[in-house]
Amino acid sequence: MQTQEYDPQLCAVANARPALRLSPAMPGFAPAQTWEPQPDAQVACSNCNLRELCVPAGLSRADMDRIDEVVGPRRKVLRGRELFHTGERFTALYAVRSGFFKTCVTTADGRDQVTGFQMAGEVMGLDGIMDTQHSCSAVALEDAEVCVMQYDRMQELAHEVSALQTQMHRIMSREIVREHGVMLLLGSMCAQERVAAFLLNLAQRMHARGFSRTEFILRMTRADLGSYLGLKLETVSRTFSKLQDEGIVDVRWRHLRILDMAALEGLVGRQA
Amino acid sequence: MQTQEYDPQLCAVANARPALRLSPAMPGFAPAQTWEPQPDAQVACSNCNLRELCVPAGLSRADMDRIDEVVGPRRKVLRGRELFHTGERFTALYAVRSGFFKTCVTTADGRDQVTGFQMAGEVMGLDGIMDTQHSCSAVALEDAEVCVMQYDRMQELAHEVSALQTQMHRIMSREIVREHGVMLLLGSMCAQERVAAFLLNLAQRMHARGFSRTEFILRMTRADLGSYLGLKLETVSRTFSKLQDEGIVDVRWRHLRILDMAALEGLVGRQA
DNA sequence: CGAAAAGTTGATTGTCTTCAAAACTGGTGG
DNA sequence: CCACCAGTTTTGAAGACAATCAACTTTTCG
Repeated sequence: MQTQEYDPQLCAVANARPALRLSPAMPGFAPAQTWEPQPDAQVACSNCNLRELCVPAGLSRADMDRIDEVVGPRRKVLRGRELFHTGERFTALYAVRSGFFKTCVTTADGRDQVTGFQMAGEVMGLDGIMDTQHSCSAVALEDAEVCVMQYDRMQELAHEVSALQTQMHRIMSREIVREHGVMLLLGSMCAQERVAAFLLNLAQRMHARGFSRTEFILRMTRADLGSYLGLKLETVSRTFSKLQDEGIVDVRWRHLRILDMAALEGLVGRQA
Repeated sequence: MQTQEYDPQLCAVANARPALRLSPAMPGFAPAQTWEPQPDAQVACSNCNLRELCVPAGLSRADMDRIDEVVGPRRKVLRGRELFHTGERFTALYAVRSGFFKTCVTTADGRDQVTGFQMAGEVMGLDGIMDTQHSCSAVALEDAEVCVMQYDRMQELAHEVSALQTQMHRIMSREIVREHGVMLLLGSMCAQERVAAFLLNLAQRMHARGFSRTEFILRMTRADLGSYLGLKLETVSRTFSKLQDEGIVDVRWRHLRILDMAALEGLVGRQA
């Protein structure tokens, strides 16, 4: 897959057609609420506009209906609040319904590392399966809503619906592959390549959700981004400024526009 | 869990009792052959001395017997040869029976990143589940033998034996958590901390297999280790020399002895 | 409106990389 | 069995890139 070569956060929606459009079509900077025309209505997986990107992807209509059994009530998470935190007992996986999250691991000595950013359709909490305890925390970077999937019920259902079992394996494998990409980024790329790879990945994921591929809002601070990319926030800021001087992007605060996609791709493809 | 704080390669054998001893007890530098008194005999999971570290961990005796159904004939891999490579069709997972492997991702432009080192009892190939194609390659760093587990048969069996389903989820989750640890290492530690964290992790894993915790052989080159740790081989070498000057370790070629475990732990626990 | 948070930019420092050469190890074939 | 050679490791010196420290600007939010 071509995209894997430069993707730091390897596409979390491997089999999403690029042409997928959510309805209604998003102008590009729609706030989270726009995702959900009917604010509090519970939407079944089979009716969810994220079904092609999320857990039910690839399941038959009948299987999808059964999945609704494990999806509990939605949970809202305000900006800055935690969905779960390190050490908390693991009981459920969470699919992002709207909004934007970061996950981070924290060490006893106060070191902190952002391990990923999650957007609509992506699953959080997989780290907790190992020993029924979350080993990272998830923080909403904007007001968000998640679908809560009780893990024990998922296991039961996966036992009956083998397509769900397959899909769970694929989701976990995808996360492993994504993290390989991040390791590649952290282990062998310079600052500019890291930022470029991140932007390309984010652009692709936005596009897969029907947003503009070239123009979007960065939901995280420079410090969060720096942590994820293994850089200090000043370096991230300087790198953005440099890319702007070179006419490759236009960055204004958190508003980002890619002006020269080819140049951005070129930055990641060639040796440092 | 205390160990998670400094483990780059988070313990791949989470529920192994530290006191686990393989029989016969290993003197510390036993070659791979020692693991297998009967060279070519097929050992069932239920009789395998690695069962507490590997896929059957935590399964009942009856379930373990059923697992033998999916474990095909062993496969030998000579030093330097690939078990599987990027792009190859994924059909099976592999459990290391003896020997030592590295896994690495490679990009079109020739960049290379070692994503992990695997030893007895650890599972390789999880990255291939996502799209039935391996996204990394596995190379034996010494003559090795693996148990081949056909994935489609594993899925069938997991459908019947729910304990196997649970265990597969745990193994994948463990890999995700391990990679979080590597991201923390690559994203926020200096060279000395990275090397120290790696040594502590390796020591722990050796110990879990009945080897000495303080004295072992490094099976990988400095270049491999550098790739894994996001450093150049010269930096790895210099860091070893520095740790040696400080009286913390004794390194001679690939033979390594930890002289001051507490000091090594201190290097990782405190802020850079 | 004012304070706090987030972001930018500059100067300097430090760590790691790069380039280079020498020393060591281990396997192979004479 | 020993010598040799390729691959690996060590060490040094110089240079590059990102981190650090610091000042200032802009935005956000109570």
